[in-house]
Amino acid sequence: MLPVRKEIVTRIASLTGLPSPEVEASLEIPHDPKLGEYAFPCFPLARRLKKSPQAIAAELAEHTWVSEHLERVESVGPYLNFYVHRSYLFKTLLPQILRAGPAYGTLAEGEGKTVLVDYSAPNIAKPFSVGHLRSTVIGNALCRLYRALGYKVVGINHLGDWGTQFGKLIVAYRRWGDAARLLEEPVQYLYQLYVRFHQEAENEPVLEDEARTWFRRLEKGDPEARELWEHFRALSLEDFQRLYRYLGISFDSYMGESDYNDQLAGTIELARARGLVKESEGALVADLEQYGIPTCLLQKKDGAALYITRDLAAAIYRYQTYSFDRMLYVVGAEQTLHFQQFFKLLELMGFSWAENCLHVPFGLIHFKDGRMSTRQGKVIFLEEVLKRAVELARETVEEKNPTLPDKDSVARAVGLGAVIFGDLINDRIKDVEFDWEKVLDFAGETAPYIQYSHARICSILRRAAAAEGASGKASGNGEATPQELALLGEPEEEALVIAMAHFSEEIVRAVRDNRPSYLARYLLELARDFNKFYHNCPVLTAKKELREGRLQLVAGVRIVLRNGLALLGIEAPQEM
RNA sequence: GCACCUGUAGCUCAGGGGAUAGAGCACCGGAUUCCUAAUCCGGGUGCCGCAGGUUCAAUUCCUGCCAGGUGCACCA
Repeated sequence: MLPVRKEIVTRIASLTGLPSPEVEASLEIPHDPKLGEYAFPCFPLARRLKKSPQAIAAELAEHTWVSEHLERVESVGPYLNFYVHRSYLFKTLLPQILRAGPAYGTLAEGEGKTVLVDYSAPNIAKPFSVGHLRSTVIGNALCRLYRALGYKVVGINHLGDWGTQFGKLIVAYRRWGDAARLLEEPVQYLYQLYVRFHQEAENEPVLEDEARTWFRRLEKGDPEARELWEHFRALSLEDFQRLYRYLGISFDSYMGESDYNDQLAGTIELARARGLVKESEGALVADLEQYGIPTCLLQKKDGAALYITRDLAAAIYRYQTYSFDRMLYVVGAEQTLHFQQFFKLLELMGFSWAENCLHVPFGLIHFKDGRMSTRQGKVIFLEEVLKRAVELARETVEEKNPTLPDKDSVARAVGLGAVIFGDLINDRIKDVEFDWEKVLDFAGETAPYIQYSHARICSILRRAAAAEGASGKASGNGEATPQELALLGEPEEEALVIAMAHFSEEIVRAVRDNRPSYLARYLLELARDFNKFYHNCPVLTAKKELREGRLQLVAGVRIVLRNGLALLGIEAPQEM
């Protein structure tokens, strides 16, 4: 409903003399539909005009507001409430939604701008746990949301394919490794070796030294170390890509930590040239105390670079390559300090674009009795979660809809949807307690609830099309006439068209705060509105003219639900 | 010790400085000769952690305190 919103903002600004952005910021959507579709609180004007907000609202309401969009404007106490023409919503906007189809909700406000999204970034040789799911799912949703606003988006998977853990893996593999088992399930097996290393290292501390030695050999290009590393990396990457394909996620770049090895020395020189580097206990550090940030380590005393140096090198490379307007790092909140140090260093190194780099943090996933730990083997593997969710969905489909064709792909969409949505529904900053019952719940505030609403609409439209033949409107031939649309007006119908009208505003809001949860909540509400409509307003058995109108209405809802779920990386099956 | 995040219904959580603080789960009851009951309807709850402050207005912003989580030099 952006044209309406703009019209209201412009009018209020010119009538009151308030700057548009200020009006825009205070314009709200009332909680009660009786109070209109938009509301403007007049309190801020009271002091300036030396009148009561009630009087100001009353005066503003006297102006001529009626337009193509606005039916009436009323003052209720200190508020100015805006009522959008029902005929505009039903007869103009609804057909627009149907014509736009998959494009409905998209905008062009990001046209010409490039956004980089760094997300997922699993560690080679460490299996995907439910902890990695958050970055992956949030990052993927953000990519899609930015694209919907017209931004050019580059999704980057900054693979954790370098670091001392490879020394450990090499040691473990040389001691206890089995080539055949490695080929069978690479990531799982490497992970077992990794856990075993930490167990054995408790009694045999020499292992740690050995691991450091092997990592140093790897860094120097030792052929044996190099060969093992490449082997581990290639096998793991294949494993990950299988998982991404399953989730329907793809990246524009897989450049990982190891790809910046030859730029690390230069990066440190760049920092040194700015006087940011000093030696301390044999290591290289950057002192940021004067900015209220703890000193950070750039290079270990053994000469090995640390990940902040890799991040610096990668950021510089990325700016040279993409000249991005914004770069997001979808990384856990426990790394907040790292990003403070990292961004401050970029700024001090003279890169003005550092201010366009943003850490998008999210909370930890933990168990009732404490946090997950890769080293201790206290994790839940994502594959297991997905498998169980899809299995349960499969059983549910079998029970509820035994004649459904292609049950497997429906079960996959529903099971994965439940897991993905469960991760996006809440504010990302909050910690999450992992709970099987909740993950495997398909009722209430879940993706299956939304998918079910969508499937019901599909079912209505399918039956309508079958009843009227292939030339009918429900088959996509022609639109309902204005006369037919004019019959819409039940409260349930109004709620739907109003909710649909707000779709792109929600996308804008989600992008503004990098919070996909806004969109997830919105879709839940739309689905709830639809289910109410479904129970109170029969479509197929309604009189012909009303039926045509309602068919168009639910076709619109279908578009918004489907487009919205797609933005979250969730499929909407036709039946379930 | 210092820094950051979180504290709202029994539980999990929404809540854009503004109108009467809302959902889901759980619990109880009801709805299917009718478009998929993965649905809908009804039933009831709140010192919005505590104390100050800013403001015409604070669950929302600021400060302090309390509780939980996370981080703070050779992991990422």
